[in-house]
Amino acid sequence: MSEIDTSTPQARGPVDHSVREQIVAAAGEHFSHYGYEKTTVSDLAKAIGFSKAYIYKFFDSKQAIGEAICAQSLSAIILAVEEAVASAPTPTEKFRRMFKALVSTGVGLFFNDRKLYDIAAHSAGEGWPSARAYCERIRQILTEIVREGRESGEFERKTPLDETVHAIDLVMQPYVNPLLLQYNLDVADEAPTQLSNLVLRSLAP
Amino acid sequence: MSEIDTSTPQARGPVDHSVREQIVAAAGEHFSHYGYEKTTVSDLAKAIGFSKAYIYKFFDSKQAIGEAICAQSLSAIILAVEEAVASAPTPTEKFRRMFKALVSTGVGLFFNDRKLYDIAAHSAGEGWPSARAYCERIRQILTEIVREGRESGEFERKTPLDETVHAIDLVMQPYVNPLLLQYNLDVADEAPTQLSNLVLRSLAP
DNA sequence: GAGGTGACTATAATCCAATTTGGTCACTTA
DNA sequence: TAAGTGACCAAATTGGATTATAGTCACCTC
Repeated sequence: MSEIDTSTPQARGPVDHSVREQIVAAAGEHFSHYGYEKTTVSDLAKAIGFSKAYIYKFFDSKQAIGEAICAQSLSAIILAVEEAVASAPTPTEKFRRMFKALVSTGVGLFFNDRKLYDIAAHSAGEGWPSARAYCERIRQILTEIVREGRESGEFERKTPLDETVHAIDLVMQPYVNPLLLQYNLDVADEAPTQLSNLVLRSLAP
Repeated sequence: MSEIDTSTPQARGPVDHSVREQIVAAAGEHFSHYGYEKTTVSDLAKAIGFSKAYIYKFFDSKQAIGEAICAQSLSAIILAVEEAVASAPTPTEKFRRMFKALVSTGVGLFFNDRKLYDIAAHSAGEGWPSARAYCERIRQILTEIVREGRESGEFERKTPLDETVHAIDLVMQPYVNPLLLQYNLDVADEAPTQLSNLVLRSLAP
C-alpha cells in the first residue's frame, strides 16, 4: 500500500535478489551518512564486497539507486499519513491529520536525516519517478478524503470533484514537495492548522 | 504609494543626489544585462565616470545597490497589483485580479528580465528589506480587500480578520515570493484561478 | 567642508592540470 | 548459463596557485 515504485524502470537484472537488497541497504547507510554526492558507486561495491561492475547488473545508474533510497524515505511519509488518516473518525479530521502528519514527518526528515532529505528534494526538483509517485499518492489519499466527505454530506458537492481536489493539492504542494518544503520551514508549524481551517471553510456545504 | 523602501538603511550620504540616481540607473542596466554577480562595482563606477570609492559614499555595499534595483522590480509588481485592484468593482473581483496580476507580472519578470528576477529571488531568499517590504505591502493590500469584503457583507465575518488574512497569505506565498514562484511556473497559469476559487469559497458568508 | 580619488588589503572567484568517478564491455570462472 | 570482474574511457571533480573583487582609508582639490 505504501511502497512507492520500488520495482520500476530503473531496475535491471533479477528484481528479487539478495544482492539488490544489499546494495539498497548499503546505499541507505552511506547516503544518509555521507550524502548522495559524496558516496561513490565503488564505496557501495566495497561495502557489500563485490565489484563496481556488478552493481550495474542491478541498477541502471547511480541515480537509480538514489531513487530507490528516495522512494524509501517518501514511503515513510506516506505511511505516517496513511496511519494518521486511518485513525481519524471524520473526513474533516482525516484532512486535518493528513496535512499535519505530512508536514511534521517531512520536517522531521529534514532535521533528523538531512542527507536523505536532500535526495528527496533533489528528486522532486528533477521530477524523478519516485517523487512523482509520491505526489500522486498524496493526491489519491486527498481525493479519497474529499469523496468520502461529500458522500457523508460533510463537504459541499457543487464544485467538480477534480477541481476541488486540484485546488487543495495546490494549497498543500509547498508542504508536500520536499523541494518547496525546505523554504517553508519557518511556517511549517502553523501552516497545517491555518490552511486546514481555510480549506475546510471552503469545503463547507 | 508603490515605492518600496528606496530611502532606507542601506543608503549613505545625501539621499537626494544626482550621482545616487546615476548609480542606480547604471546598476539597473548592468544588472539586467550581465546579472548581479557578473557586474563589478568598478563597472558601475566606470559607467558613470567616477571612481569606485565614490560609489561607497552613496551605498553601504554592493548588496545595497542590489536592494535598490530589487526594490524597483518589486515596485513594478506592486504597481501592477494596485492597478488591477483599483480597476475591480467588488472585493471578490479585486481579490481575483490581484492574484492574477501578481502572478502574471511575476512570471513576466521571470521570462523578460531573468537577471533582475534572479536578484529578486536572491533577495527573498536572504530576507533583504526590499523583499520583506514587498511581502508586507502585498499583505496590506490583501487585508484591505478582505476588510472591504467583510464590510460589504460579501465575505464571512466569523473568523478573526488576522487569521483569515494570514491563511490567504500562506496560500499566495508560493506565488508572491520570487524564490518560490520559480518552482511553480508550471502551474502559474492555472493557480490564480483555481486558488482564487478556493479562497473565495472559504470566504463565503 | 563638499566633491572626489589612488593605493591598499583580505577575501572570494577563477583557472587548469591531475585525479576521481560513473558507466561499459569483453572476458573469466564455476 | 549464471555469477562476477579488471581494464578501460569520457566526463566530472578536486586542489591549489593565481587573479579579480568588495570594501577602506588617507589624502587631494577646489
